[in-house]
Amino acid sequence: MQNDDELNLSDRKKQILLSAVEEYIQVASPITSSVIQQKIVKDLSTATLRNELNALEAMGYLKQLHTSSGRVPTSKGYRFYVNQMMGDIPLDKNVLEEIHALFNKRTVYLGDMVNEIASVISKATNYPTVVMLKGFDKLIIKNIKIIPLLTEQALILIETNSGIINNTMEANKSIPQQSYIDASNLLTSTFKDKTVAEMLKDMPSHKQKMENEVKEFSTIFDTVLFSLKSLTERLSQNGNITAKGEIKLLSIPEYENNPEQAKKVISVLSNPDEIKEVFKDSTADNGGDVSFKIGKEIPVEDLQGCSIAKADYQVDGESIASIGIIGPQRMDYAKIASALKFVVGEFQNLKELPPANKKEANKDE
Amino acid sequence: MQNDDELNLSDRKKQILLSAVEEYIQVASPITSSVIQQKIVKDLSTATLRNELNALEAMGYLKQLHTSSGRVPTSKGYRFYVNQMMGDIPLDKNVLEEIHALFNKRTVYLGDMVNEIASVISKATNYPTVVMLKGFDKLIIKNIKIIPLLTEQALILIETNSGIINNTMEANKSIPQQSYIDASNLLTSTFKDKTVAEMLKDMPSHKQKMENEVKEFSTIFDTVLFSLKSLTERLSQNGNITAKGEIKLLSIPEYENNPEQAKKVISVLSNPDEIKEVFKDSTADNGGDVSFKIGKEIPVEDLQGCSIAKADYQVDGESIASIGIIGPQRMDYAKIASALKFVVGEFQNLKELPPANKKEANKDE
DNA sequence: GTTAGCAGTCCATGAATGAGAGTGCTAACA
DNA sequence: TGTTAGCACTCTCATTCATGGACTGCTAAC
Repeated sequence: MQNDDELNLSDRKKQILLSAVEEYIQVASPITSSVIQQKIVKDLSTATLRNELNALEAMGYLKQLHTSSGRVPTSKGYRFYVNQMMGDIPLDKNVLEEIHALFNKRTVYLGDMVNEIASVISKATNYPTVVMLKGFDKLIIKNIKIIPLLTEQALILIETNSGIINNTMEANKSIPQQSYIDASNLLTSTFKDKTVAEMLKDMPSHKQKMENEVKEFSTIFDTVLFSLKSLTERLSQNGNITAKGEIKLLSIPEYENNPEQAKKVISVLSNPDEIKEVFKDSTADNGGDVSFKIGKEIPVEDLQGCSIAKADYQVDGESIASIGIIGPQRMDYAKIASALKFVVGEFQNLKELPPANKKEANKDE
Repeated sequence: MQNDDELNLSDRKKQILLSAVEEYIQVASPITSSVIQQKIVKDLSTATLRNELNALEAMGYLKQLHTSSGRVPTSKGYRFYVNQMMGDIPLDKNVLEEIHALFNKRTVYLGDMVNEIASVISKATNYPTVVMLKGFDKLIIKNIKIIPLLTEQALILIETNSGIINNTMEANKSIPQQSYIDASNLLTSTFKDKTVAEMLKDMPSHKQKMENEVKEFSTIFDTVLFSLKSLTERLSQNGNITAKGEIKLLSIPEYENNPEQAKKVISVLSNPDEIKEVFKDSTADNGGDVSFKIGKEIPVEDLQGCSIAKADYQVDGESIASIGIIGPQRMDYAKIASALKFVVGEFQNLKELPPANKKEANKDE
């Protein structure tokens, strides 16, 4: 149906509509016929433009806030703009470098990275940003270490193809260090190149065999399993979800004098379950990696004045992490799309790069 | 001078003043003579109370927003209230348990803990909360481990008397694992029971001796030192400062219809340098562990309508971490004081408890 | 020292007004 | 048929003004 409409649009109407949306995104105040004449279609009179605008309104791409106001895009208008918009806006070079540096610190804990990515993107786009580690248990195990601590606890450290996962577990002081080393090696050799999820699933069936190989493995086994289960539950169920930059909403014209509305949005952002609801299953438009939900397309009442953008980092068709941005419908779609694409690209590099980073080391000499 | 005034206050004036402040903290609207009569001093007429209020205003404890409004406390009025206020309000039991549980996970990384503490306190008090890890390098080293990873990096893990510090470092693959183990042991035996700061200071002078004991120590030494230096710089200079719950300001009457003001406060909170400025050197009032700066006592213009509370976690007279709460002058001082005291108490336990925690383990059976 | 009573002050609310900005429509023009 | 000038109309926004209500300050009496 969208195609039908688009076919009906004359080139002139398309031009007017697209530039009107673009202009509105920049200036945030309703677009009038005279603005269009001054900035865009200089060789037509305002009266003619009014006729065109009237037609576009009748088709549902634009609307007036009141009889004598200029026009603002409808959800349909934004959607048309997003579908047509091809050119990405290159990001600021400093921002690109900051993101790149972030991904270059490959040993970083996944939890930290989620925080940092959200911060950086929020800073780059000036919108609240959400990062969700969802299918992190689909990451591929490369190495497992159990490190006993001075307290009656130990650290489980799992190196994956995409960062480090860690958690603590109970550790009985009476078990000799060597048993932990043996257990680590056994776990590594058994589950290397499997996913965390597979490891959790398969561990019980390996129990008997493993117990024969490592002394005291039975005790270690139970605590490892318990610790990993609680970790994956914590991360997967409630999701490891971070929102950053909620406060930026307050500086956006739409919310500046409307703290009520801002509070509604922020309260959605402070509830992981709602975030999940908002960002679940969206399909990428435009053939790209970035999908948008615009206005009424969002399945949550309080957010229907907003738009959201989302990009997924996928491994073997499985989404490991999602990055979402939320803002007013009048958001800078082009800029956001290019920011998200860049970050997803960095994720991809992370996965594909050989595990060892050379250089960078001797820069302190 | 405060004492002079306090001596001049009749018991009745004291009672009126204290209850007026308390009432205002609860209801957030100016206190009138009739409110006082209805709720507090039932056996006096409003006219008499007006005389008393007038006197209190002349002494600078109360002020009117305009001629015919009720009265609100001045900074001096709040200060009097805080100095007199002895009774702490017990916190909600669930909150106590949540904080306690947080401290019980003793292996938690300090960085995470800062985040979590800020979140919990902000939730408990309903005010924005700041946690600053300042003199973390004064923590006492108990154990050092260097753990080589699959990438050309290694993890430095330092167990202290109060949590774990970790950072990554470059690691040369050509160095055998055993060298890292030896280096770890050497570092531990050399610096055990010293502070991180002392370790950094003394390392260079130990270099020669250490190089003799462990093969390839020279290379390891440099990267360890470099890594720790950059970690302490990151944590100490800019401070490891987290603010949480800034958004709660929007639900406080003082800011509800005044997003401008809220934005000013929030912008201070998003700047670590300003946070440090705001929370530096305050001395605890009231003989307790919690200090308040009230209104004009705050050395930052944009915050003079606010009050801040601060508590320090000290080790040997050295402040390791500070926890700060910011809110309107009309904040719930009693509740905040007891929240902060509780958290500092938990910090103290952390330090004093024997290193091994028993039990808690078998609750999954 | 306490109180009743009254005048005075200030805020908050809502109505009335006018200027300004844009549009829709009609009629004329190319 | 598409374009344009011109005018009437609509709606917002800011300002002004009047009214009611909530308190206080003060005075005079107890």
